[in-house]
Amino acid sequence: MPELPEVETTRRGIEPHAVGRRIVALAVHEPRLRWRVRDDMPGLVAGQRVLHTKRRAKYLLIELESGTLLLHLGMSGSLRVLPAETPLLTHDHFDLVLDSGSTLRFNDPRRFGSLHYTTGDPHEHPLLATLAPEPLDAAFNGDYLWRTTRRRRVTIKQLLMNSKLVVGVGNIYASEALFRAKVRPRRQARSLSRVEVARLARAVRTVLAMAIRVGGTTLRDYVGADGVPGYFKQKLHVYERAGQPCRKCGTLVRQLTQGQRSTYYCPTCQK
DNA sequence: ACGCCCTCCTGTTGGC
DNA sequence: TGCCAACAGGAGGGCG
Repeated sequence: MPELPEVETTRRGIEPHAVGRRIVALAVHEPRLRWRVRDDMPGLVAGQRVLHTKRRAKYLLIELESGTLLLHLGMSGSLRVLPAETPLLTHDHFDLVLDSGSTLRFNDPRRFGSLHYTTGDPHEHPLLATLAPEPLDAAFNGDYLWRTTRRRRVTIKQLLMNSKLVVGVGNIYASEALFRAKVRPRRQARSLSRVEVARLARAVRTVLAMAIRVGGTTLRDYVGADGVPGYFKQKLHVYERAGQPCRKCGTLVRQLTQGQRSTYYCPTCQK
């Protein structure tokens, strides 16, 4: 499931193949993604050179000479570097064909992904403008999380997954960060102490950084741009480990549902 | 402003 | 063994 580390891994994977290359064509095979891919997009991006690749939250930004492509991988999307002549498979929705003979091919079985093109400052695009600070930037720290959690009655797990407050943390890393911070997922956000929010801010950063280092988490079918899975699954402490012994204390990991999503935690390690 | 819930989609899993 | 319901999940959007 692409969360921030998987998107960053994808970005690093495509960057050496894409930057400096010219886009020969954008071939859209299935425009019905989360939002319909605009019919005029191929004409707008064809012929442009790729200047940079960036990431904002879980959005992958491909900066061109006259604008920026905003790609979201949704829950099941992947963007791979392939030879342009590679036959299409089911759920291959578009190709960004480069003048190198390679293509950036987007595959997404569930079609929760999206592709936008914007001219001007991409950070002012409606999808990006209201996002919270990057968790790996200095602005995301204990002070920020302290201000953010005050007076909030929502549970801390659900707060971590609200992209207006914290970005990049999805279901996997929310459970893992809370384990690392020794905080139970059902606690009200406002109930956390100064020490706990500081620990949690640090845990979010550490978990994301560790996952990036090993290419993200592959639970089922996520692969990076080179088709290689991520290895963070082997380092998960609680996620999808219900009924198995906690790696720290041996207590059986518990599972519960919050906002129609599974949460995992250790009742001994987390208070 | 906040919090809750629904929605999009399809492959996989579990229960009968 | 086969069928079908439930589940998984990112995050925008609507509603109270």
